[in-house]
Amino acid sequence: MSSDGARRRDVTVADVAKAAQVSKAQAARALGNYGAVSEDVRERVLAAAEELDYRPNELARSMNTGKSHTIGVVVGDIENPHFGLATRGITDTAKKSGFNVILVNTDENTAAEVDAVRVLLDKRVDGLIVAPASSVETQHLRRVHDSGRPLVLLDRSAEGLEVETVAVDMAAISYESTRYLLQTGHRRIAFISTLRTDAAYTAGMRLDSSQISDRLDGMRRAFADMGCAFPEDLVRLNAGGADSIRNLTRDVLQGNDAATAVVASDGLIALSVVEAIQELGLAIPADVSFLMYDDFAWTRLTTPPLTVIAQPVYDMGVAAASALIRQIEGRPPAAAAPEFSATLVRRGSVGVVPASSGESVEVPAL
Amino acid sequence: MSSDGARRRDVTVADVAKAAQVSKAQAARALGNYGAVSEDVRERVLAAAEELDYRPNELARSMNTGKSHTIGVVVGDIENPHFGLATRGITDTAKKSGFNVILVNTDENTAAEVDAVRVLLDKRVDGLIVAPASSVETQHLRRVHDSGRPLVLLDRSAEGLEVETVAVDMAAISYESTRYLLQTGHRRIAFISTLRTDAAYTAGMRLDSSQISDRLDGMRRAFADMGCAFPEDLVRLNAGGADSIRNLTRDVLQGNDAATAVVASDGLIALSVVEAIQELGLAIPADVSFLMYDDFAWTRLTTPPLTVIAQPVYDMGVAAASALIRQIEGRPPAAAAPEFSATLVRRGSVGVVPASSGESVEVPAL
DNA sequence: AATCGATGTGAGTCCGGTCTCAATCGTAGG
DNA sequence: CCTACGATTGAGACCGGACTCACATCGATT
Repeated sequence: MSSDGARRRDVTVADVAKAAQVSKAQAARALGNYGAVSEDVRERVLAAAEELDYRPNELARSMNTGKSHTIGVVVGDIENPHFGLATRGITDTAKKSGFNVILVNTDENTAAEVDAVRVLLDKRVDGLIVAPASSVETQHLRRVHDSGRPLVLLDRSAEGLEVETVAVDMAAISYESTRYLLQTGHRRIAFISTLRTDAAYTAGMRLDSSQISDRLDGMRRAFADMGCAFPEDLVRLNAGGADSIRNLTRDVLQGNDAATAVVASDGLIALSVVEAIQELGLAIPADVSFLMYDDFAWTRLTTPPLTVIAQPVYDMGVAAASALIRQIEGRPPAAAAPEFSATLVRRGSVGVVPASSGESVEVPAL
Repeated sequence: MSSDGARRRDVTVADVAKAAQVSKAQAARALGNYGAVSEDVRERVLAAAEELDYRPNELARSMNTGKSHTIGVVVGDIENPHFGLATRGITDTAKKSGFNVILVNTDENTAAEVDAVRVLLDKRVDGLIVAPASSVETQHLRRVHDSGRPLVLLDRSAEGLEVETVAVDMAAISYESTRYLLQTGHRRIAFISTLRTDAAYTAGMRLDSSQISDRLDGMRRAFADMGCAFPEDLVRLNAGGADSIRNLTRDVLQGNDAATAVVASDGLIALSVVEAIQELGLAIPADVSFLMYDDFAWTRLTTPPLTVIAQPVYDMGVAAASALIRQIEGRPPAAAAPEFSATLVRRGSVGVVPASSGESVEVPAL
């Protein structure tokens, strides 16, 4: 064994002080780089610290500075590349400012989120970035805000919470992409999401997620502007795992009045939807058109490459972390809060409606 | 404003004690649930705590228990779904045992890793899970081990470090899959990895990554068993970003003695490799065969679906966290350490060698 | 030479918990 | 009625740093 196998107590400032023959206060000053310390003392202390392999106890330090230099990040699912990328943006930015990140997964479960927030607060993180599972149940977030610790929301907003929120304008991009589908001739457009709800989707129902809510609003508006009725029956929420998504997909694509286009709410859902379409023996875009949220690299590899709604996910992670750290350090908000917008990337998965399905529609001029 | 806007000091045991008219010690006991406390006192204290909305300061608690109930996770890149999934396994498991996870990204940079480990140690994490960027530079890891804090390695081992390591037998699966390619007639097999090296690959050179090293060993052995010379010139390391990978791919696929099969070292690389192949106008598997490490859902969506080497990534994350927590809690190792093995999932991206390229080889019976 | 401000320095307090220890209380055993 | 032992309880030390405060030191000022 290289060093003494026994669990030796950690080296503290007191130990260093003794070795350097100075008071604990002086050693602390030299080590912590504050206050007045003579060159002589500083050298002796630093040498002793080096010799003893002293390492400061950040816990103790945090305790009386009140700053832990740690931020908490609460997301629904890191396994989802969307959050993976956002997290990357957050950690990169945090590191640059000397902050660490405690990551908690909630499985999009509000109870878990409440718990996560509490634990993180107990650990005295300096601030929180949360992608709230629910835009409605937000008492726990309000409590964070009340406790005086900065909070930044990611992707989703929270009702009645005046908190900096980093998200794209979902209604706008949803409107734009729906309009695109409508102009390509689609009227039967399905929307599949894992958002959990108590009842089946109906007009004006209050959804737990501002993000999904905004998307549906955008779709509705596009249909309305086009003078078409919005196909509520094709909005499928509560999609669970892969099997559930496949079933839902089969469901909307079969029968008399089947969907001619499917919109997947995120990359994970998209995988199962496309798989289901392939299993059904349908071709994209000849038989069904397909559109998905999030632009992952693999969407370019399929045949045809998929038309997607690209979101600046990494940059949003960066922005969220920057905003949080700014608040933590008490700096004023930047002159202009950055606005993020998604873009529709037209690749090959959206095509004209197959002649066989439904009445022929007149495609209006753009 | 719901509560007083001013930054009120956090409520402490002392405050609760005062409110409950008991000593600080008694309040602490009731709250911390230790020692002897009469029913009467307990109730008064709990009521007061509830009333004041008391929340324990985990920092303070950690400081004198010496346990932070936090584990550090150091990976190369969370953006890579491989680590995303592993991290999910780790966090799920940690949460189950009441541990939190501090996540640090190193960009596969050893200096960053050294720093990350130091910071985490300073924060007094109870243990570390590291996917070491280098299997050679491991002094910092040795220091962790020496400090008495548990350490578990993920994916890659570290030279001369007797530490629990959760990884699959790369040499074995590499041997198996290379043999498969050889039996399909391939002799010119390229291997593309982002592993950074000082010089171009040559036989017996010492690589920084045990994982890549093992894979190449497996390939070599397969070639040797088959009585064929290993095509060292097709081992391409130091692939950087997407562009670099595309260039490398083009490179090995063009010229007189082009590769007939390409093996991508991970999912991220695979994306660029496949893209490059498509750009070259080559068809998989008619013109080029393709094999990749990691089985992501999207590999089933391409045409043809890709043949992959599937690793139980999530389970490995779970195993790493379990092992670490077991060590932290001082429990003895499980009777049998779980062995993880990868499996070759034959889908459609590996085919026979196109007639045009190279000498015809006799395919030996399996 | 007396005064003043700018360092240096050490003793000791504080952060918010945990934990030791001695004192107190109740009551069962003798 | 007295003693003893377990349950309670409060005072205070302690974890490892940061920071306040009072007390030197010392060259510079007038």
